[in-house]
Amino acid sequence: MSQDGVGVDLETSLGYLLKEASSALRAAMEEVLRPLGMSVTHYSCLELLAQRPGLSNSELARGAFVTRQSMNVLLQALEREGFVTRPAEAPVGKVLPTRLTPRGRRSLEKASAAVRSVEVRMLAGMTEPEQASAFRILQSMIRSLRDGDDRA
Amino acid sequence: MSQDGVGVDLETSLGYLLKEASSALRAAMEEVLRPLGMSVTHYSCLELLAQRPGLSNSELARGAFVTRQSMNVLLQALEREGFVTRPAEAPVGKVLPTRLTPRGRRSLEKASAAVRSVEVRMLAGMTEPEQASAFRILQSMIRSLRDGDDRA
DNA sequence: TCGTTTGTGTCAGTTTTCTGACACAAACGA
DNA sequence: TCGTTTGTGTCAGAAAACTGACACAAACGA
Repeated sequence: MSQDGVGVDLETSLGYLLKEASSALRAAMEEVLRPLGMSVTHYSCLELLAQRPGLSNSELARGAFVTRQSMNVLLQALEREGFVTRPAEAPVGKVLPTRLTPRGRRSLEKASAAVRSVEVRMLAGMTEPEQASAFRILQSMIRSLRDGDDRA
Repeated sequence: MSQDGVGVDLETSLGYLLKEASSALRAAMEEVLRPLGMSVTHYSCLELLAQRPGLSNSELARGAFVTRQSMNVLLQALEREGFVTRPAEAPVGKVLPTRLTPRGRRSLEKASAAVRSVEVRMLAGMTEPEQASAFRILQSMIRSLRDGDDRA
């Protein structure tokens, strides 16, 4: 059934391979983050805030690929533990811009280095042109998947 | 902090892009599977069984990137609903080989076609050599990530 | 051969994440 | 200008997935 063009051959499916790669990456990240007492979503949140200070809960959620409800749970914990701060009142509208505290920044430093080492390992054995090619290809996939999302 | 080589620049990170692509793929799959009343894990399980009949619970779990505990919950539901069968007693050892029922096979057919269409859409705009390149690159990433897993 | 390691199915409890819903604010277009 | 659409924070409950643990079977090596 799945050999004759209609189905999806797992052995040759780029979609399956993509999931496999993503899963391997996540596992590798979890492994290096666990000793630091940090989950992948936890790290993602801090990294996003370091690079784009003042992001709102909803924006962080999109950036970390979770729902805003989930991100809110995480943010409350991070706030309680003193890694991030949010104003008590929204400066404008309902949006609460979040920022890293010095403690959050310190905590992120080690994690960021650890994750960076994972990414370096992932890229080991790939030439510069191959990496550039990978970049273009993945972007193409994302664009194609999103384009067909609404229309069609 | 993350600009000077130690950190991870989200804009240029292949890891982030990989997660983004995987997330987009999952969302697209969920969208086409929802009308069929099927989740991605649900579908993955059936597809695995179609291509490799007799897979055990643990093997299915690995193939669908979840724990065997999670897969077991799913299998019980699928068995209850008549999509798969497992022998009451293990033919050898403790392993219970699972198989699709005709009903499971029928159910998979539509889902498989739907997922195939998503994959086709994802690959739209990519040339044949680019797809081959993507395949090699993703495999390289997986290998590199797994190699450093145990040693190092 | 036999001890160790690895793999498997399963029970129980917990955590994480999600869906649904609501009120409200900003952005946009007629 | 004002109605509609879109985005946001949040509450509550449900679903999905995970961790930890146990007994047992298979595979492997000394």
